[in-house]
Amino acid sequence: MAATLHDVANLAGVSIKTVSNVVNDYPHIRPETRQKVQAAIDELGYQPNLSARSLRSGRSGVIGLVLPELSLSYFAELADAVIANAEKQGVVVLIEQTGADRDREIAVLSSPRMRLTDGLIFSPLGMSQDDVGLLEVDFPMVLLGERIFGGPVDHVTMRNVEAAQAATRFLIDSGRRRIAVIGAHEGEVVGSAALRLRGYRDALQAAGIPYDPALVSHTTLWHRANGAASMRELIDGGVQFDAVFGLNDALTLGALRVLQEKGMRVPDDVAVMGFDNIDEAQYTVPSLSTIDPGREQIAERAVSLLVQRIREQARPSAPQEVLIDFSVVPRESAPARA
Amino acid sequence: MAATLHDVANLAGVSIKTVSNVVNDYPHIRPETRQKVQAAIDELGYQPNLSARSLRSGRSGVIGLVLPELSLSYFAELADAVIANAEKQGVVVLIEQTGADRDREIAVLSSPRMRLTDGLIFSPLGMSQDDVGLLEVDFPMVLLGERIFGGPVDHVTMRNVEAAQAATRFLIDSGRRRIAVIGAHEGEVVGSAALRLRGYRDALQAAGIPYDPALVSHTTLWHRANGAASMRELIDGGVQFDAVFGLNDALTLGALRVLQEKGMRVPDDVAVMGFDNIDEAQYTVPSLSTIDPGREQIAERAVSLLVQRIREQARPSAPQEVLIDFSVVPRESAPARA
DNA sequence: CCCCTAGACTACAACGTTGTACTGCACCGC
DNA sequence: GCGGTGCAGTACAACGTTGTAGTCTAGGGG
Repeated sequence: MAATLHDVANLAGVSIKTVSNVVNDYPHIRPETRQKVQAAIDELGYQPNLSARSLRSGRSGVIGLVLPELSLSYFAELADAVIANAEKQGVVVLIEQTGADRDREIAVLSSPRMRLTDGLIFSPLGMSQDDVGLLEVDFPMVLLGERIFGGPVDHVTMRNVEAAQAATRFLIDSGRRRIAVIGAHEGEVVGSAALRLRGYRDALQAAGIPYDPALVSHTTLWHRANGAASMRELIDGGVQFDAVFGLNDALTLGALRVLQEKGMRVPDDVAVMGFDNIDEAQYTVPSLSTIDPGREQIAERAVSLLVQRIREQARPSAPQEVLIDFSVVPRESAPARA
Repeated sequence: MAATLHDVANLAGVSIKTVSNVVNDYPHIRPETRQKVQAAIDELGYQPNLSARSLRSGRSGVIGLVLPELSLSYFAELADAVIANAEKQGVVVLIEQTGADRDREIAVLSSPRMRLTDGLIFSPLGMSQDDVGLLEVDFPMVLLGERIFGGPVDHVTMRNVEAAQAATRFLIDSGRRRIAVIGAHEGEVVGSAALRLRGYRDALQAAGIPYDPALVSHTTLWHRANGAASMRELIDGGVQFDAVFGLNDALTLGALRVLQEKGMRVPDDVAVMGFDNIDEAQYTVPSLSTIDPGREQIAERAVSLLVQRIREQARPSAPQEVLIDFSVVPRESAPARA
C-alpha cells in the first residue's frame, strides 16, 4: 500500500497539512520541521497521489498530444521533441492517434478520454477550415499544422507557401523547368498540400514558367507507398519532367525509390526535393534535398505556449499565431547548381 | 464550469448515486429513470471527472509506455501499435522517453510523474541483467526487449538468437562467406546486440565458417549515423566482406548508404541484411532484406497482458514469458539466391 | 503593559466520484 | 399472513489532496 500524507504526518508527528506544505515548498516552515518531515517522507517512500492532487487542484500535469499517426516519421520526430520539451516544463504527455480521420479528430476534442489532461496540442489532418468553430473548447489548446487558420486558439505553424516557393525556386535556379509535384490534394484551399502547391505555382509564375496540371499528381495520404504509386503513374503516363517536388519527405522517398527502379538517374535526369527533413533523408541514396520546417522550434513553442495558457487560464489573452522559420537543405538529390 | 454528477442529479430529480449507476451501466435501473437521467446528462453535456473517478476507484485508465526514443523508427512504429491496441482496450497511453539511459530508465520506475498510470509497458535499453531486482515494483508492468530475462514481471520478447541465426543462414545460403556485423556491443552478454551476435556466431558455426572478429564492428547507439560511421571504419580499415548483417534496420540503412557512397554494388558485391522491418526498409534503394520481429503482435500481447494484470491485480499469477514469432523478409539488398 | 503583526502550524471542508449499507416495495411460496 | 427474495433507489462515508480560516506563540512598537 502506498504511503499517504497521513502516514507521513503520523510518523513525523505533525499535521497532514504541514507535510503537504513541505512537499509543495511552502516557505514558512522551520528548518528542523522540514527536516523531520523530509526524513519521514524518505523513510516511507512517500509519493503524492496525482489523482487526488489533480482532483483538488484541477491540474493533472498531463498534456495531450493529438496527431495522425506515429508511424509517419515527421510526427514521430515531432512527438519526440514535444515530449522532451514537456519534460523540461515538468509535464507529461499523453498521445492519441487519429489516423488523419476528421471524425476521430473531432471526437477527441470532446472525448472524456482526454479529460484528465490540462490542455491539448492538436495536430489535425482531416478537419478543414470549415471546422474552425469546433476549436471553441473550454480547455487550453495549441493548434499545429495548416488545416485551419484564424481559429480561437494559439497556432504554431510554418510559412508553407514561402517554403514551397523556396524549394521550387531552388529547383528552377538549378536549371529545371518541368517540375512534377507529388501529393497534391484535389480541390483543397487550405492545408499543407494546398499551401505548398500554391508556393510551387508562385515560384513558377515568378520565373515565367507556365503551370502544367499534367505534372501535378494527387494523393490523399502522404505515406511512402502513395509517393511510390504516384510516381509510377506519372512515369507510366508518359509525363516528361526533369525534377520532382514531393510535398513531404515520406512521399518523396517513395517516389525516389520508383524513379531509380525505372532507371532514371537522380539528380542527373531528375532532381528531387522533399519537405520535412526527417532524419532518414540524410541517409537515403541519393540523400534527399528538402525543406527543414524547424520541427524542434515548433515543439518548443507549442509546449511553452500551452503551459503558459494553462498557468494563466483565469485571464485568457488573444490567441497567438506563431510562424516558425524554415530553411532549404540541399543534398545530393538536388544539388545547388545542375 | 463542467457539470458534475450533482448537477445532473438535480436536473433529473434523482440521487447522485443513481446518476453514477446510469453512467456505469449498473443493471437495476428502471428504463424510464435511465432515460430521464440520460436526458439530463445530454442536456448538461456531463463528462465524468477522471481524476475523481481515479481517486475513488484507484484506476485511471492510463497506461505508461516507456521507451528510448520516438525518433527511432522501430519505437515509433511500436508506439503506434501500442496506442492502437490500447484504444481497443479502452485505455489511453502516456509516453516517456529515456534516451536509452540507464539512470533515466531506473528513475522512471520510481517517478511520481508516472504515478497516475495503472501500469507500465517498459522497454529499457540501458539497464542490464544485473538490474533485474529493480523490476520488483508494486504496480503492474510488462517488460519488452532483451535486456533483462527471468525478471519478476511479464515479458514479451522475440527469439533474437534464432532470428539472427536465420538472417545469417539466409546470407550463407545465398553464397556469402565473409559476413560483417554492424552494431555489436562490447562485452555484452544479454541484450539485443549480444543475442543477435550469438545467433550470427551459431549460424557461422553450423555452416563451418570460422568467426573473424575483424568483421564485427561495435557501436553503442543504433542510429543511422552510427551505422554509417561503422561501415566507413570497416571499409577504410581494409576489411574484406561480401555481406553485412546490421543488428537493426536504422544502423543497416546508414551502412547501406555508405556502401554505395564507396562504390560497392548491393547486392552484387555486398549483400545486406537488417533487423526490425521498419516501414522505410521497403522503399530504400535497394530495398532492404530484414527480419520481421512481429511488432504488431508484440504490441498486442503487451497491452493485453498489462490490461489483464491490472484487472486481476488482487491475485497475481506467475509472470509470463511470451515469445513472438519472427520471419525473414527477403528483398533486393539480399535476394534469396546470389 | 497591551496591542499588533508575522511566523509556524493546524483543523476542517471541500474537489467529484464510487463502494457499502441501507430503505422501501412488490412479489413469491407455503 | 408471514418470512424471504430481488429490484429500484438512496444516504453516507470514504479516496488523498489542498485552500481557507483559524490558533498560538514570539517579538516589536507605542
